[in-house]
Amino acid sequence: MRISNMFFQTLREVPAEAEIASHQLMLRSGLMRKLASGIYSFLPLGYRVFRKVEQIVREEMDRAGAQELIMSALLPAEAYQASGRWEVFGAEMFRLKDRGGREFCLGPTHEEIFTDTVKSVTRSYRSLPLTLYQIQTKYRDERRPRFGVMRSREFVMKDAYSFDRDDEGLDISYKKMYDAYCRIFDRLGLDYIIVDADTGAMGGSGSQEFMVKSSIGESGIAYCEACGYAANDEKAECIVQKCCEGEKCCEELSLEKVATPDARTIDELMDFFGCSAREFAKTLIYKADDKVVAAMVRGDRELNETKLMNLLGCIELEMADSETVEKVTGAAVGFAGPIGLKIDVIVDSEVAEMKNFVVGANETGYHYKNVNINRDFKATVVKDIRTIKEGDPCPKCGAPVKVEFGIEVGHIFKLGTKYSKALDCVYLDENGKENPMIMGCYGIGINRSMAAVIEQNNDENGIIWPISVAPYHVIVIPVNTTDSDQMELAEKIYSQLIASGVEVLLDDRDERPGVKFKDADLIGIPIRITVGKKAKEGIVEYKRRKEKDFTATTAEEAIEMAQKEVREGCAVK
RNA sequence: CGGGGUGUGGCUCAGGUGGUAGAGUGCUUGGUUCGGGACCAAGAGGCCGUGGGUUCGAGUCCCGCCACUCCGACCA
Repeated sequence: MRISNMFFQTLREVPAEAEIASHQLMLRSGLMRKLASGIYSFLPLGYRVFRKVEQIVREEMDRAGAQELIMSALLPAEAYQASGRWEVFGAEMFRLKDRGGREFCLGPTHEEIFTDTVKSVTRSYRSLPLTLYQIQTKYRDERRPRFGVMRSREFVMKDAYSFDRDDEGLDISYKKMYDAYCRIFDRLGLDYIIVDADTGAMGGSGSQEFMVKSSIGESGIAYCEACGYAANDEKAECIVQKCCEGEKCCEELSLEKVATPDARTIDELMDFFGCSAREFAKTLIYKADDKVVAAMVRGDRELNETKLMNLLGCIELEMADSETVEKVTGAAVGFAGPIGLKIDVIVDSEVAEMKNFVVGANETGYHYKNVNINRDFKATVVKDIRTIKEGDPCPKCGAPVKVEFGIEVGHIFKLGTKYSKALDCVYLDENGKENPMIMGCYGIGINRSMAAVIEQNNDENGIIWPISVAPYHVIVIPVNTTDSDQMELAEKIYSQLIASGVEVLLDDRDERPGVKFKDADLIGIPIRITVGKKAKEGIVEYKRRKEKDFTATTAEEAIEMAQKEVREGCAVK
């Protein structure tokens, strides 16, 4: 491609709307343009990368034995009504009606439609196992689209669904997808970590997420360097450390009510009592569906709403409003405690080990001190409902865990029979008996993966594409387009590389060299061949985007080096 | 959904107390330049988000709406 003909534009300044590196760079380098909040158009340069990511995913899915098909994005409501998700998705689903008033949605994910389709085609155990996939546009009306294409309202997802006779079969299908995902993210040049994930209140026997470590990630990852344990922080199990081994602490002191007129937050209470947050227990009032419950965690802890939801088996969970809190506790917000509460009290397992701690007295302006569980109040349930923190013991080996943030680029999930039962997707076994198929589902965000590659591969000058997904492998820059020696040599290199299957840009614009270098760096082409003053002797400069220095070499050598590098960069191991 | 911010040329942004719309950058043309976003000159390009109000007169003041964005809540 000659740049003089290419539909693209680079921006010198960072568009005000972009906060993170990948978003800024995607806009500045002209890969894409925003159409509306969370909705983007890809321009030619960006679409080339997009298609390469897609293609890598496709190749690995095919290699794993999955079969590609494509379904509509515009979907009738019935299957979603049958699974119950027509309601569950709520406002996140884009809904519309046809001229006859029939309800449709723009598909947010396709479990129901795949299940329904398989059900109507496959009836025999002989046809199983089966894994189908598509690379298709999804729509979710996110409450808060963010970070460009990282969290957008329209995005392309590779979604795969496996159908097996039994759990052993599912394990095999799942493992194939797991391996395929590793190959995909390796080929994309991503530094990722695989973590155990929450399977939600609806069950399912296992789930893992592929996370790209990044400070802008929205999911917390807890991992252990000692034993390799890694889990989403919603999922990571917390184990109890005894509060202390000292005798004084373990002796139960007598309960005391203390006037704490202006102290209602943990910080204020710490000042008032002059002790650390570890000596308090927070009592949080929650609305779980239509039920009001209390949940207790230590003062320096965060309650893990996912764990609490799973424990309660509820669909919706939110902090109770102040009116409800006052009604249930009989006190203003900030003075809730477990003693005398009429509602269920879910106690974090760590709190159950505490002695002589401080809680609200359910009376405005008062707290209790020297509180002890069982003596002063009873827990409805004692369970791990807190979020793991850096330095907490690893649930596997006990070594201190680390906590970092990650971008979820892939998710694999053992669904079990949730959808096959709801939609009556069954097969006949050897005995002529009907059984529900055992399903798995597997997703990769194409746009998000692309953004994640940029997030991990950039510097102050722009993007640094890995060869495997670069929009072009090589950019040839004649320094002076009016110099016929330079132009002739550049054209020669350009056409020879193209002839050997290398994807090449020729910057034939009549621009100053600085402009061309800046653009080449910004759009991140991995290999740059500069044809300058020594063109007459056939000498050019060979420079890699990720390295600082170039080497002077003959044009022939440069061509060979580029061909070799591209071959290796695209090689599939 | 709650709270904050911003809407002026493709992009980044100026436009006290109301008086005919600006800069930089990008774009076009000509010239001088030519190895890391050159310089000079001449141009093109704006329902100042939108609807209403106040006023002789509104980019500017008042009210409504919309969009974008940040923080929070939420997130199969």
